[in-house]
Amino acid sequence: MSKLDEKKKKKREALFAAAFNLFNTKGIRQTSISEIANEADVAKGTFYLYFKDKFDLRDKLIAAKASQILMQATREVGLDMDHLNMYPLEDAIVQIVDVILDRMSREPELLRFITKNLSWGAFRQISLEDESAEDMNFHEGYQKLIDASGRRFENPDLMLFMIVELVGGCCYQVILYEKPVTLEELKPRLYESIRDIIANQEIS
Amino acid sequence: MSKLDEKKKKKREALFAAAFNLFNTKGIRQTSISEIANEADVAKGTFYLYFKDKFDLRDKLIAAKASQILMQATREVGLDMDHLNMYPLEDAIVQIVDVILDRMSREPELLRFITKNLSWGAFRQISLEDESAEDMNFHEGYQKLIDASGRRFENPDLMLFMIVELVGGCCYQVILYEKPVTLEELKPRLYESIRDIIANQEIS
Amino acid sequence: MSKLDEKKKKKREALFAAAFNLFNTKGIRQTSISEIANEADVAKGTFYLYFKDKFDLRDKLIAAKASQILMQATREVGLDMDHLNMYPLEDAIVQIVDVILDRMSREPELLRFITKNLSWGAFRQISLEDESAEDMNFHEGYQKLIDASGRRFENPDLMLFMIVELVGGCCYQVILYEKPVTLEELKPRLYESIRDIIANQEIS
Amino acid sequence: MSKLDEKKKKKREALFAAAFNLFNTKGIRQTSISEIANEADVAKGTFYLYFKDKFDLRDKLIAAKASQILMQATREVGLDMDHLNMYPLEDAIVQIVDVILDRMSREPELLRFITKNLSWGAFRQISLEDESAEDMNFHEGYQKLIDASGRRFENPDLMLFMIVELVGGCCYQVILYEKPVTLEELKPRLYESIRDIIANQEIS
DNA sequence: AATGAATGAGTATTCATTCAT
DNA sequence: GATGAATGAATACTCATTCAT
Repeated sequence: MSKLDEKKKKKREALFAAAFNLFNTKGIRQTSISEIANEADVAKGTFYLYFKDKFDLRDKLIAAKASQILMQATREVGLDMDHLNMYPLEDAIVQIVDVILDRMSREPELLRFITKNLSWGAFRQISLEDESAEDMNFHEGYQKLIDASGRRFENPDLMLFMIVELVGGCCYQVILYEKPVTLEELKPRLYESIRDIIANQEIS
Repeated sequence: MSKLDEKKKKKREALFAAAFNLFNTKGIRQTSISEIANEADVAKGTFYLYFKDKFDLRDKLIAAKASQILMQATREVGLDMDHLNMYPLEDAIVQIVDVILDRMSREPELLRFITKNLSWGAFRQISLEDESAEDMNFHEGYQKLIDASGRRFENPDLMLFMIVELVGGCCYQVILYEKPVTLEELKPRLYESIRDIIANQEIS
Repeated sequence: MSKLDEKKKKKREALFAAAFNLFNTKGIRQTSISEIANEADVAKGTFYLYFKDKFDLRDKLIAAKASQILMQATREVGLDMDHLNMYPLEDAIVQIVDVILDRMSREPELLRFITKNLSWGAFRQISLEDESAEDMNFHEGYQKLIDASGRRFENPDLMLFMIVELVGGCCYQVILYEKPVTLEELKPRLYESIRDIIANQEIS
Repeated sequence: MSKLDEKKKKKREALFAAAFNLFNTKGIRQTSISEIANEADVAKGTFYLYFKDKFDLRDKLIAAKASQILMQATREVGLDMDHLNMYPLEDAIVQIVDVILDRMSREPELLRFITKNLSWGAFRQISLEDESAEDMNFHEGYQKLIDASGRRFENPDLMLFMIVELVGGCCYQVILYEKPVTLEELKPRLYESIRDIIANQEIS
């Protein structure tokens, strides 16, 4: 990478970091582009060299954060993309969820930021880096996982969707407010429900 | 009610109606207070006699709409608050959910408006009018329903919470975008999962 | 006085008191008629039954306060309007000033309120209640004092004017900020200068 | 100075000039920021690049005007900062006052604008440009003058303060309304009193 | 590529005043 | 006389975006 490209990347990341802090501290609406540029130590005009507007930045920031979380989770679980069938499907999913929930509970700003902004459509497009091949989006990774399990399901997309919505919905409230239960109390019930959702859709 | 109070109520409702339309058409952020007042045929200053600002109005509007939906659903299901044990608990809940989902699918703006804005805390406080007694909030109604079933659950709050988050999360995507499945495809799986959540928490 | 008149007077005084507090606390410009009415426990519309607007109230309030201060000062000094020549002129004036300065230093809000708002024209018109005769304005009282002294001055008006401006200008800074000296340090110099001003203008 | 800086200075001065005119014509309260910007031929937003609000502009404008007046007065009197002892102290002060009063009587808007707004604290800080050295504030210049006179005074600060308040208070009324006397009638009495104040405080 | 001065449309909010009750 | 709901003109201030340097 040339020196110039490095400098550009640095600016881009400075803008990301500044925006993330400000969005968490003051909310997106209350954060102005001036402030972001200021906090990132670049001129206001420079912002427009990297992003179309505040919402463009937000979308790219969410994608980057979500991708990073999922990648870290799969890595931490030791999910080997080349030997996916080593785990029962349920265990793989529950473990990934578990790692993510723990991370979220350590970084609630991350949770707050992502949850309110991540749509199902965007979620499917999140990219994962694959060692063997090109980058791969999350949805492709999920399909690989299903295929490797050798089992058949009525509608794997619906299955994933329900799991994501259940987890997403519950963890927001529970981690941020510990209402109506703590995360540790939620977990066993949540994982049971995930297993139920999977079981319900399997075609024996 | 005095004539003056009636006039005040009318203005308040005109503001509610105008705001609801505009919020759905243009989004909350793009809607100015001037527009709301205009559409409601009151002076701009009058807005401030009834609401602190746009967001105050929004919060009060959500509460009103949500309350109205729940009331209508329980009434339509024929849930008799004085003979609650006539139905098995699961059936009562699933039927209420079913009525609500159908209504939402007929009025997607209502769904769009409410879903993104209703927090668990606010949800619990939604008030229901009870014929026999005073007004009652939704949470009290739910507890009555549990009690009347004669069954015992580990944590009824958690149970309701998980159901609400699952239903809320899923129906938003499904009704508005029919992704990843249509509402009719979702329903059987969703209701099964609701029954699973209830079964999982019952103390036999 | 009829009961009705008493009630009216009470309202007027409540408005005065409320306004005085608010003007001192928040400044005249930042104080709205709503607030004054609120603080005085009368309806907004009622304000307009007593005063034309905020500045009408202010003017009447200043006149009332200034009159009260001068009256109290002359009374305290024991200046007998019917035997004015008992004191040398200089002593009478210096003593009145002294009493006023002490009062102002005890009630700096009063000082703050009056100083910035009292013009020379208004000052001359301030009314004093005279036991023997009708009410008398301050300026007439001053002329009586000069006459009673039996002495002659080039321009008694200019003399009073210079004294008032010197005292008014100095005491504001000194009492409120103790800059550049304390009130006690200022007094001897100030009184000397007053005596000089009088001496300078006497026609021997 | 770069071209950009020049342009900025021009805008700042255009805003000053526009504001001074409008403040004098309509009063500060009646002057809106829109009007100032309009009159200065800049966009409304530009105003906020130079001043926090209307009152920030006013303060900076007063300081600039006051400084300019004092500078011109000392220059006109021919007060040579390097040979200050050429004049008796009293004469120097009286002459400066005289020049200022004449200027004020030619530009009553200037007087009107400054008098009501200049505090003792601000007055002391007014800066004077000194040919020989760095800029110097007025207070330092005054101290130099006292030192050069070779005479000793109890409290030179108090002395200056009393003179300023006496002059300031009297000239406002007299110049603007010719009440209670004309400026020419006031002058001899005023200068006598200034000399008295100085004499009173000298330590022989 | 980077800067930051300039722009001006857009919006929230206040508040004196009126008038029907 | 007293009330306070309604009015809408008036204004301050923000901020995304542009563009000359």
